[in-house]
Amino acid sequence: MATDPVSPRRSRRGSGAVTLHDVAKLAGVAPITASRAINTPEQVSEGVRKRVADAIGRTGYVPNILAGGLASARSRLVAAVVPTISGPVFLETIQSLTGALAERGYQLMLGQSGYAGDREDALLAAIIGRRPDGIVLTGIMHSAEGRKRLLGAAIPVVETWDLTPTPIDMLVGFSHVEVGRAVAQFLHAKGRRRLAVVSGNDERAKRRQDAFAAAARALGLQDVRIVVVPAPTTLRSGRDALAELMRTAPNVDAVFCSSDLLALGVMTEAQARGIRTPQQIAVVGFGDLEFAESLHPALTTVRIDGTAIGRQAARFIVDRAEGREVEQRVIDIGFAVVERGTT
Amino acid sequence: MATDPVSPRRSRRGSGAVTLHDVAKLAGVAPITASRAINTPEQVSEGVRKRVADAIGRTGYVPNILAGGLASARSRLVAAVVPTISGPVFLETIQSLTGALAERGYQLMLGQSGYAGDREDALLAAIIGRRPDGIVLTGIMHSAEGRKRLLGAAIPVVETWDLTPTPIDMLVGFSHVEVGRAVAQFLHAKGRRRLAVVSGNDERAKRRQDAFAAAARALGLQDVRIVVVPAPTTLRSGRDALAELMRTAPNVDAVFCSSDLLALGVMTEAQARGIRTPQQIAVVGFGDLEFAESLHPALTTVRIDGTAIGRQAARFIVDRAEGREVEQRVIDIGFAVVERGTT
DNA sequence: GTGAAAGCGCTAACAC
DNA sequence: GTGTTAGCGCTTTCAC
Repeated sequence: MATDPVSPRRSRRGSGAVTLHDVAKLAGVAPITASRAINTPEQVSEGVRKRVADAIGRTGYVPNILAGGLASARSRLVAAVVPTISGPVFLETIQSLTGALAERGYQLMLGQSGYAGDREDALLAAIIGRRPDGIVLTGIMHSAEGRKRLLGAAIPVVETWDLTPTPIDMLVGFSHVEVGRAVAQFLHAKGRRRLAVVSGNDERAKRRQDAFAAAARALGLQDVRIVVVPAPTTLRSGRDALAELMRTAPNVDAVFCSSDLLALGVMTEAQARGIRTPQQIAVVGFGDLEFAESLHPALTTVRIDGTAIGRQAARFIVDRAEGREVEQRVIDIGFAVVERGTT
Repeated sequence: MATDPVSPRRSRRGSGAVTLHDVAKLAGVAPITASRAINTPEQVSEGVRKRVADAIGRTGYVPNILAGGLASARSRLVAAVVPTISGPVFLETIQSLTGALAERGYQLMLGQSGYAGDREDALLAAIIGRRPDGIVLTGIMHSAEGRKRLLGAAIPVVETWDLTPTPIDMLVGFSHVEVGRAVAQFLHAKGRRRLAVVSGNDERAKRRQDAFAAAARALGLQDVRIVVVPAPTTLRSGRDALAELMRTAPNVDAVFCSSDLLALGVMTEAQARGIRTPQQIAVVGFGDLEFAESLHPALTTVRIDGTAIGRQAARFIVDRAEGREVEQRVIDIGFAVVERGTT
């Protein structure tokens, strides 16, 4: 049973998987016709459609999207970049993004840049190399170098969770400055006069914190106490931060935290020390994670509609990938201060 | 400046991006030599290496990994499937998986199956269509149909967070039965006699719960009270569950929760009702999320090393993708009952 | 409505 | 060490 000595060498052997070619042969049509039966069924006759469907069923054919993407210059892949997946803040966005893309036949590729942003360039190269149909940047500060590469790659980009004056391309976000200001005014209106901030060490949180402090000053309040903790924020750092505040400024009567987890930490530490919330100290979080409204007392926080951000980002990218022009490239999704028991 | 009427039609025009071809021409070598200079630099001469690097720098060339993948039948893409990204349990695994893969030049593609598992088949088709070099299944119960497709696709598969007697391929997990048993014994040893379980409605949690109940019976304890809540579990459902327990079995003295979030809910409700933890009721969680040890009192829970699971899954897949044989295909990562303040 | 030819950008296989 | 050739599996372009 030696191999046929006459046949020319098969210089490459395929992966062995069923290809469109096999399906077409089985259905008795040309490959391109089988392709049309799958992708644009309205272009082929009833009979062909049936035979191709039948052949697919019998062979278990699964189209090779890589090959299709190479031929059509559309990968149906969208990249999302987050600082870290463990920070629960962006989860809602990622989840809705994944879902909205999957509905339309796109898949999500996940990249973590780290808060430090050192791996960012390597990550960007890995992403661009896959020629995704779009890139969603989430809570990340990109370098000038990164911006240039992104622009050069001509891939649709959606920046999220922020409102920058000079977006790379498209943007779905909200104003961190407005958030800081709104919370300061809210606490002032509630009669709080000695404000503090506990903030993760990241760029956006810092902007909220600065706007918060500035607004407090404008309202005639004494200087806002500021405690900065490392990003990503944790319950532990919230506890530590309140402990520090109690040492350095025991008379503060309200704390604005840069995440709900941090707020939970502050509440936990307060409880452990017998400090009553909201009577002695008011707490405001940021994010409105699922647990916020179920805490005891329920947490006053800033609600960001992460699901809407993800959904809109998906729409932006799919529209562009499918050749539809996006008229409104910047969307301010807004935010809401949700008043609950801790204030 | 009309186009040359003699030249044959360029039947397709490329994406316009810089290709390996352009780099090779600029460096004065053949494309394959440029390819080698990039991928296996030890195979080319110093001079070529330099000229190619230079040409890349000047053109801003980014290799098209899709094309490379098609040619080499290696996509350098790994798919991960989770029920939902919002359930914090698997985050640690996903994070370490993403990181470990990125280090080795692989990218992660994320798919959400939903706890219902209805979208699972469509998701599987979308994944297989991209010919990933591996698939990591995380906390998901796949259908017989799904198993068949996975087997048929001949893609390395790592199942995680469980120990099944009949793995599809490779596996990194632990025994949920052992966990349930260990926690029951632990609580019994602590002197607790009236046990309850609050469990998310998913297959693995159910196995822990059943083993817990069986072990309690074996220890001569009265029947374990069981409250089942919908998956994914939330703080809210934990609160509701304790409320229900207090109605139906006010004398329980220990609750084993199927997630730390659920445990936090139980603790919150207990606090709201003035029930003291651990004096009146002991609480045990599952997962050992970051916040567990910082709660007040600190939460006794079951620690699963999600980072190790992700790291090992990455190693499994990269080994297989690079042709190394994996000798030990099933790894029991174990677990630990971490005793803290709530018991 | 269907098909033939060409090629997307890269690498495996085989020379030299 | 370097190059030639032939494809990977699909879709675009053009023709019938």
